[in-house]
Amino acid sequence: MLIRIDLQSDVPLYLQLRNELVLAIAAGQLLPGQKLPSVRQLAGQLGVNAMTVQKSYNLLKAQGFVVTDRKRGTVVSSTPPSGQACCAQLQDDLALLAAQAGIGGLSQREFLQLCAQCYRSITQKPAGEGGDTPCSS
Amino acid sequence: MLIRIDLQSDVPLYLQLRNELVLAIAAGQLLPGQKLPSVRQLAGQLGVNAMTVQKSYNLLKAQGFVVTDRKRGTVVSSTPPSGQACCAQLQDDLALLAAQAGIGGLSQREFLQLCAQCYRSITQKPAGEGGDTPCSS
Amino acid sequence: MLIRIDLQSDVPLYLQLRNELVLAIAAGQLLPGQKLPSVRQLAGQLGVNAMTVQKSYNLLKAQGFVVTDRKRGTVVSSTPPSGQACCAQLQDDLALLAAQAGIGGLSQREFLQLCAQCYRSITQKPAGEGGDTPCSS
Amino acid sequence: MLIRIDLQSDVPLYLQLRNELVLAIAAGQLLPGQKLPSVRQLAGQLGVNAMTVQKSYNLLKAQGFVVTDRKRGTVVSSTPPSGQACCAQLQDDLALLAAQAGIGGLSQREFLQLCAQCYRSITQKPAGEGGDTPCSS
DNA sequence: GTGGTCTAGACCACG
DNA sequence: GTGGTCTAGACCACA
Repeated sequence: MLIRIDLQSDVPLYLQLRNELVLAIAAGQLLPGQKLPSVRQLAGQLGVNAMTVQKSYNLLKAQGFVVTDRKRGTVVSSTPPSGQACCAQLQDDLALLAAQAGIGGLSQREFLQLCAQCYRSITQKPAGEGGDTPCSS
Repeated sequence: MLIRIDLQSDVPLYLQLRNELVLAIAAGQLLPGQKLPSVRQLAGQLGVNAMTVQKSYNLLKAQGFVVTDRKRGTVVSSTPPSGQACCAQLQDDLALLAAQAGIGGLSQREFLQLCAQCYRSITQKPAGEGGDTPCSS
Repeated sequence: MLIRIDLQSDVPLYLQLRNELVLAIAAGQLLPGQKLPSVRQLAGQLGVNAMTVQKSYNLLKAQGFVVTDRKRGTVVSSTPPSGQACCAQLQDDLALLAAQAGIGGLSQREFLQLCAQCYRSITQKPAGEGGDTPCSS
Repeated sequence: MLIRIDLQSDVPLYLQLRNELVLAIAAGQLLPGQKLPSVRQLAGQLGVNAMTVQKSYNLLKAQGFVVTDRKRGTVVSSTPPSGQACCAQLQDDLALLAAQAGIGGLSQREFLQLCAQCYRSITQKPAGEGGDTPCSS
């Protein structure tokens, strides 16, 4: 599992890490029930502080993406947060992106193509990067 | 123009304001060339610090949504940032949302329905809220 | 005797086990003088480490709920810790729960109903779960 | 507002602090909408690390007892977590206490007296400690 | 001045 | 070896 974080980004490290892990779960690189790397292990691998990684794990736990099993450590939840439940939040975020796309001149059709492409690229990315040519509208 | 900010949100006020303004522009409530309220006026109306509003305006300017006209103050840009240009950022954000939707059990079809709904609700929201029943998959 | 532990709880396993055993004693499922299962047996049955069970037994012994009999192993104490003695601790714990109930809008009457219900459900639970409808205030 | 923490206790500092604050809210020493001391201020006053205090605040926030207002800092929530909602958890905790009381020889009547006393002492403690003689059954 | 983030290192509880 | 707790001190974002 390859995780990249950008020390220069204005997005907090723990959030970057959280996002990367969400992507990994969605991509099937981390299957339900599968164990995540230990806090220390991942911290060492990424060169960040253990507490930063722990904060990411805590956030993922609070959001229902992972659970901490007392015997096995942190594992991917088998009962992920329902998309229906998060719908309101999802909609607000999507609305903002749609607005920016609309201002940028993207028609609804183009925007939906982009959305479809993103959905596909997420759920079907086993490992390798690249391949698709985004924004080839 | 109705702008709502939530003092208890985890999103910074200046970002909330920036987002609301982007939505207003996309909705056509603020047309290209149209003048935004003055910093002080908006600050007073919203009950926030003028520096906060200023920061939002600066961000919008840096992102190309508005321009500063010597005579008229801050006006909506007539040459908005191209959706193509922002594509990379847009894609990353969309990917994360798509991932969460996927984990939440939403199929691509359901996700796209949600996206379409958001796009429509943005560009066709002149004023009134409500009407649609989101997440009625 | 049915003991359930939750590997995903934030309560340590040994404490969960201790609590379950206390409940079993209160319910009369384990009578004074009666022998508890051996550490290894219970560990095997629950699928936890023997040291974890041992820790629970040690805790129960330290708290006076059980005693170690040279011949028979661990047995339920015939001289249980007096409610009077534990009163201070009991009160502190109750106070915290009462506080949360009060903040949550429960009147004293409702809170006492809940307490009564809990007391009854404990001492009268021979085996089967369910039946009562809690919080039907 | 007087807050005492015990460095020798096996209860984590952040939890002790959280509990003390819950008691203070229930006692009306902290009214809805009222501002809590700043993280640094309280940390300095208690002689603990700021992150420890912050952890308490975050926990209280996650549990709905307080909210962080972007203009005013951390304030007591005006929409506290419903006692009904937390009922299941409350019941489990109460059941364990009831069990210990039962084992200790307290009758239901005595237990309820204790509960009533705790409820009263919480909601009616303006400042001074002492006065009641607990366990005077 | 507020809370939020991050670090480096330590100790402990748990299993 | 795991996650959880705590510290002392630093820097930044926010208002």
